[in-house]
Amino acid sequence: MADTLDPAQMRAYFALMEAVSLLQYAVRRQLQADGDLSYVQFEILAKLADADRPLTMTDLADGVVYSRSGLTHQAGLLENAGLITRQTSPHDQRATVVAITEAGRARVGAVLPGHVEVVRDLLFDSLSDRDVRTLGDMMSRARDHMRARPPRSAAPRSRHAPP
Amino acid sequence: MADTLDPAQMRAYFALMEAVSLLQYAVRRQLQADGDLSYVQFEILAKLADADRPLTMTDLADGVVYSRSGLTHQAGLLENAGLITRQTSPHDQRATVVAITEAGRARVGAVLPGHVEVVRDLLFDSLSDRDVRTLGDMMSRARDHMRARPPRSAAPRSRHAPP
DNA sequence: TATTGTTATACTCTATAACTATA
DNA sequence: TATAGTTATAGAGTATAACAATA
Repeated sequence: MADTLDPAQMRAYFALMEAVSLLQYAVRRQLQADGDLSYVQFEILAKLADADRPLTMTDLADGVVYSRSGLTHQAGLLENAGLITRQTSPHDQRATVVAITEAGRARVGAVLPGHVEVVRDLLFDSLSDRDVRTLGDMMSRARDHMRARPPRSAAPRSRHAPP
Repeated sequence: MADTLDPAQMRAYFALMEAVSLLQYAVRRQLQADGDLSYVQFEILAKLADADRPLTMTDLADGVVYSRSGLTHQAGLLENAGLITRQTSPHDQRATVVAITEAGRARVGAVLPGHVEVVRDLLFDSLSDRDVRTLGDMMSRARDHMRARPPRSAAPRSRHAPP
């Protein structure tokens, strides 16, 4: 178990991190400029629009990296902006049901063209169709692998649950 | 110039963003836990260690996404921690020369094994050698493309910044 | 005038922990 | 007891703009 990456791995790792950082930077600027949305807020709205039915906070948390309180905070901002609504679920009084409003859909619609344009211009412009399929395959695999493997990486101290 | 992405592109885009977000999250936690470093701080130290000679702030800014003031701030933190030194350049009185200290090298050394382990476990575990080469090629190309093509939002990130 | 870098400031994001309430 | 979610708080990161100094 060597504690280094081989040159090809180093190259791939740093290129990946740098390319995605640049992409994230551009995407964040576009979302902010065109729709006054952070990327997380866009993710929440896009998820609700895509699901096409109300989701609980827990549903939303799945697929988002952030903490629960962070999600609550962002949802609060979106609610104040009139882009989503939150209500206590009738079926489980503990749960909160989140729905996208018409204004929320409109906001997504307003932001999407510019978003797509940025992604196409910055990322896909330099990739062939074959590259795109390959990239999709690899990243889907990697994502599933990471999701299946909770990052105990950060806590080498205890394999046991926190206090 | 349709204002949508085709399904394969959508899949690749979202998988990429999600996978890298998960990776970034894990990497940040590891750097914080093992070395009390943010990712940017690690990048700065790694760059200095790799260059093996002092660099100016501008040198450091190249290849980093952040703003100048952000870089100054992070450099200040690293200097306070005794991991780098900053001095006015003898050749150009405007420039600041940044050098890594022994403590800085030690910190990188302390953090690197865990860092590499996280990246290998999370990312490369699910990729073949061939995948790694392909990924490196694609991301290097994409990175160069993005660097050559600043976002449409007219980002004055370079040194030639109009008002 | 252009470039290098810092400061001052303000704002956003995120995490931790404590808390309420339902199940 | 465990789960869903919120609140309170506190810290870190980042950007913008104004600034000083040098080229």
